[in-house]
Amino acid sequence: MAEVTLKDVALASGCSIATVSRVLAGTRPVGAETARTVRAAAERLGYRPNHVARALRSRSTGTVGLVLPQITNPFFPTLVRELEHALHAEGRAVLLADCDDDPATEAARIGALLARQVDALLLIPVDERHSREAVAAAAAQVPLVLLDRGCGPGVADSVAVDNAAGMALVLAHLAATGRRRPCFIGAAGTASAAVERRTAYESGAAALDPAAPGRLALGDFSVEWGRAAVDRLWPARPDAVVCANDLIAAGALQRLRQLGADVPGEVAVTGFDDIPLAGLADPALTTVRQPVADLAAEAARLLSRRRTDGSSGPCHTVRLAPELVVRASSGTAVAVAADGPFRTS
Amino acid sequence: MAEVTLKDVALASGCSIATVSRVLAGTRPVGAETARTVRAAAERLGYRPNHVARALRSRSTGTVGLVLPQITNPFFPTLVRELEHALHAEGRAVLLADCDDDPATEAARIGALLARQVDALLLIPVDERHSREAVAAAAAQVPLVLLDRGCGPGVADSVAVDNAAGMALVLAHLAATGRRRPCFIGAAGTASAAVERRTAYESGAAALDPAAPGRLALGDFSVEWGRAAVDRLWPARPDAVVCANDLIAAGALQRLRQLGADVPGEVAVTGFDDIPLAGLADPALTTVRQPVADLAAEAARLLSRRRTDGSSGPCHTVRLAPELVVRASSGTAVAVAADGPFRTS
DNA sequence: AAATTCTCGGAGAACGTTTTCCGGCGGTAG
DNA sequence: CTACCGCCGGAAAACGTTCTCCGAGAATTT
Repeated sequence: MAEVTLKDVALASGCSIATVSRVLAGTRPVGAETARTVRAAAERLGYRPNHVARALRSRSTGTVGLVLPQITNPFFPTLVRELEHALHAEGRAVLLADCDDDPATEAARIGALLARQVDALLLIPVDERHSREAVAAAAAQVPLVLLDRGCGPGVADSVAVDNAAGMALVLAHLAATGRRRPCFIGAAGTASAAVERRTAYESGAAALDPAAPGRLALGDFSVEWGRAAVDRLWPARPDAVVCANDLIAAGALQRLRQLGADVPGEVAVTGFDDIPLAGLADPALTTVRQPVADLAAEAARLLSRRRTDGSSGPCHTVRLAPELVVRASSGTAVAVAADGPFRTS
Repeated sequence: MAEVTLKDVALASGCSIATVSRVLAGTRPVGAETARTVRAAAERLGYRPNHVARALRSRSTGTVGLVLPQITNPFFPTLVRELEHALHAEGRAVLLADCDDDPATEAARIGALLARQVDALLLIPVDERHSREAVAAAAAQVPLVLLDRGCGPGVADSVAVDNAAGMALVLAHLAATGRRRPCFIGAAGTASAAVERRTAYESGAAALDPAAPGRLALGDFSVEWGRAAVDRLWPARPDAVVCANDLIAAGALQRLRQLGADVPGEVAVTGFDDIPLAGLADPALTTVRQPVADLAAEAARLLSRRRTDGSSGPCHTVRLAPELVVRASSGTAVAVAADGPFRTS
């Protein structure tokens, strides 16, 4: 049926297998007349090259492994989509691996992908520390680009958003709209996004209020934690709740509303990532948009560079600038009687 | 480095390539002593089988293509996750293809996957009609299972939730909680989920109110449409807004709140799918949960059955029972003065 | 005109498996 | 003792490419 091979085309066109391969792959110049004959025969028989055989011989599968902690994390789908498009545009296929947020399965998945001879790996590490070993081992075998989160210095190429810049945008916006008592709900742990966003808050918030860097609560990147953290921080009556990601912000928003707080009049809430949920929250969430398409394009670029330059060079780390998306949750503040004379324009 | 082949193991263990292959693959019984020697040598050298060569010879790549309309559709990530796990558990890898909701790219992606000799395809069709041709062609070449949405009768095996049953659960719940004037916001078009949910509403709602089947608005499966549809239906003062999916419901909820409607007191809102957003909406959304893990398991089962039974048998269609998740958005109704004497227990 | 290069095509060796076929060896039956 | 069968192991043929040689003829140089 669909079993047309080079041999068949060769037979039908009256020349050798080698010639057919050369014509179809364009590997080496071939007489114009012969080329036409071959192409005609191939077309007529409906020849489809066998990628497996090609991969075996040329030691390249044209396949990239994409490993991520949890596809259900709402930030990832758009990233996956962009990556898939970028890679498909280069004629590469994407082998997907979901790690269940567990470093052990992550290591297993990486191993499985390497066994399938992927040409390269795109990887969002589960954990800065616990992923390190497996990632380093993999990076020694194929080009590997880390996405969104780092994994220790010098392990592999990496591309991520500039978290510090994003947090700075948020704080500048809050300052410009008259907020003076920010607090921060972040994530504990050593994950690079957690650390960078946290420290950026600490160093940036001091400009608004010397006490601000101290007003923070650290948990994880979940809605539940956002809710819980509000209970801890709200008694101090901040006029802005800066959250380390949108999920936390969604939880915070929910809890604040339950507590009867007026958002954004009494207190502003901001997120990070601009997941689809952000625009749907009520009030819609002011947040920092990651340049997802650029991240994907840059990752693809790093991969092909690694392929040509050889895998030995120094590690490149790319940081892309985020964009502030102002929505209702940080809108006009009302004058607050109790804690200070602040109001907005 | 990682270039240990069967030949090396054969050399190191002093027997032939064939024997090594047999021991490691367990294809044929082999002397106990020899087997031990071979296994030891393989272990010592760190032999990793080459999947590409294996695929070439055995005409099976151990790879399944997963084609979906848009990974960013919030219902898909959890499904993808379950499918990935189910397939990985069988030792198969998942080749992901995102179609951008476009039948043309869908056809292209299917072609690319077939060219890469996937063993089978898991496919969520973009469109009932426009996907038909490409799907049928693909189904002729490899085992293919349709997921979530159908694609015309007799085209391929398919597994989906029982949409009619889900809608019936919703209507029964609304009836039980005293709602008597439901309306429906659905999606136009021929997609099976759209049609089934719509007709299930039409036939089920008549029991509550003879006029109910007529109160419906059809658009697409988006938040925007949910918002817009409320503007059309709200003037009729329904006491329940039944939505064809959670995105529509989220939009409806948002708009109803803007209009000052009391949910759930004055009007209940229900969704379908139970995407993560549903639990986060305010009020939390009553919806129909799809048995995602079961869908994935069933799809995997159908695939392996196709593989063994040969690809010629009749098409199996599996429908799984959904589950009603009652949350705040359909909670206790208040007595409504205007339109009737209805109240709840 | 002879020598050299250039161009185009073919034969065949890889790539790393799986699998078919075959041969030797021990045991059992005739 | 011979014949046959079952078991285990090896040699080698696939699988469908790509790519390296090689050679024959044409084109170019000396």
